[in-house]
Amino acid sequence: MVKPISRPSSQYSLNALELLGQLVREGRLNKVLTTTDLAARAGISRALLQRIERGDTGCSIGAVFEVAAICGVPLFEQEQRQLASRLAFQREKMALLPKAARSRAKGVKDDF
Amino acid sequence: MVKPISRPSSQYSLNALELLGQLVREGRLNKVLTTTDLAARAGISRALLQRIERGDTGCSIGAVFEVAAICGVPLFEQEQRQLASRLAFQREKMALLPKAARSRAKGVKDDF
DNA sequence: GTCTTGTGGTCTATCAATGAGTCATGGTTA
DNA sequence: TAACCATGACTCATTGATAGACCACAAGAC
Repeated sequence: MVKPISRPSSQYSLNALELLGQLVREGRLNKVLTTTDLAARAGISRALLQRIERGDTGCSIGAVFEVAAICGVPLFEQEQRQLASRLAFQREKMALLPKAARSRAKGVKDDF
Repeated sequence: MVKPISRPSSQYSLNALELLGQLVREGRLNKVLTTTDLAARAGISRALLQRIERGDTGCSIGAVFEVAAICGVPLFEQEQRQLASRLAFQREKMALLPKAARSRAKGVKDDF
């Protein structure tokens, strides 16, 4: 009776989500942390941590990333320093892009 | 009466979140998609897409990953094929880990 | 220049996610 | 082996996120 999710997700994002959950779990076990301990450290409930490790699509990304960070799962860059500089670089890069996508696009297929 | 957020987040996860949002935006502009179009394609509202691009911590990770996938932002592996096989490998790896973390850990600092 | 339109911002009602609690199972240690 | 405890799964109340509208502004087209 648990109304499923009702939000369509591609297989790609589902796989990525499950992988992230597994990596979190792996990191947690490597640090020999119980779900209770890790949840407390991340400031979330144990139930939420379980959903994260299961790859639930409904968890808030803030909670997931926080847990991942604590477990040592590399989000983009392993080090905070590198991540910060990459973010700064990306910010500058964004400034060079057009601010808006003009509507000439309908069935755009420039994916590749 | 907007009770702020009240969920602490590390700088690392905040940066990762903002970077992800920027990458989504970059991918969207590269594909010349409007926020309205992308939101519709991802099955979310435009307001949510805006929060995602802004790096809001409260968005559901399912929505964020879905949008990222559509925009071509590599989550772990660029290709779905590679991601799936990595997930399969990770699953096997998990089977070899201890199922539970015994509580001998209190102030575990094996981070390093 | 004007006009069109994509975007950011805000607000509110609705509904799903979260936290807290419980129970059953099974892994882990003594 | 037995006892303990970490885990998974579930329910329920409450909080928070989401959708959908609005407006104002700015960017690009003409």
